[in-house]
Amino acid sequence: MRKAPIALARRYFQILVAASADALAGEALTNLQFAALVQLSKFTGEPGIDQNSLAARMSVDRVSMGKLLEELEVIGLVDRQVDRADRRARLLRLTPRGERLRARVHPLHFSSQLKVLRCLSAKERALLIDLMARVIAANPTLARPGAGRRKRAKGAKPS
Amino acid sequence: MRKAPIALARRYFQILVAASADALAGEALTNLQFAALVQLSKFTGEPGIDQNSLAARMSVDRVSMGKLLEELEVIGLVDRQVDRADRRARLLRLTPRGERLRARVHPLHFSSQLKVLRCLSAKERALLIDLMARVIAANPTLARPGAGRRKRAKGAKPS
DNA sequence: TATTGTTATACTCTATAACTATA
DNA sequence: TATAGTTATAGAGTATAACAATA
Repeated sequence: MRKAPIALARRYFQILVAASADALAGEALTNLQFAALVQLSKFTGEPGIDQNSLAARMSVDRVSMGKLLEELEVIGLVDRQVDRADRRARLLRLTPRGERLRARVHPLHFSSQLKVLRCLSAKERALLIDLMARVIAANPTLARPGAGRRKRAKGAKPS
Repeated sequence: MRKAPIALARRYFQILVAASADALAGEALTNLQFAALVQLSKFTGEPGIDQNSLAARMSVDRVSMGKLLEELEVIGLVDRQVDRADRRARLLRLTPRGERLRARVHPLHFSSQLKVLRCLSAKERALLIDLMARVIAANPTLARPGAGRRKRAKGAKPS
């Protein structure tokens, strides 16, 4: 292996984040916030799910998801309603403004992603997507928040 | 596209970071620090390069690289010598301890990476690696530190 | 007891700006 | 002027622990 998979993965992700940031320039959204909008849209996602479910689906821990959503609520893109069936949970959906922003930005975001993969043929692009999806599906226990932290050093003690 | 490339890339990277962290458990190293050790090993890398060159090669900004290397120097794995030909620069190499640690951990790290890709055939693994490398090579301007930050919101002003 | 979401806290990675010492 | 590396500071992502409200 000339380059470690992790080194390639880091740069590949770095490139896509940069392309996403370009597409989101001027929207004051991080790429994860935009991904959350897509997940909550009634056209492209599943409105009405709760925070923990969304966090699991996006492989983000629930504290980060809570903060991410609070910011989206503050700027008026997401609505959080207490679930009447389980008053601990909050059901999520986009506001009309959030839906409009998602609809406006989504094509730009999509084409910025595609531009990164333009060096590949359509068949190769599909193959790359498929291979990555298979690796992800095969490693469910590693694809979770928290699995990538630096472990304690030898002899170090937990606080 | 069922899933956006960026979402797949994030999870794929997350999985490899988790696997890397498992392999590095007990070593008090982050995956980037271990990658730096590999780059500086006389067996697997190029000893004697300077910090900025290493930062560019690993696609890390030079401030982060400086801090990463300082920690490696403090724990006695990396040696920084002022370049006699250009006394601004510091030439990097592993200490004997650093070289021994790299030699000991590298096989574990390698096999932890391979385990993640075990669901693919050898041919598919090579293909995935090749496709990612091609995408990276085709997008040099995006694969740089700093390209992925959240841009200023509309109407927001620089401080 | 267990779960949803919060608050408090912290580590890692990343980055910009300003600085120093050299060139 | 320009570059190598540092210091100071900060944004973003990620995480753990402890908590309140609810189940």
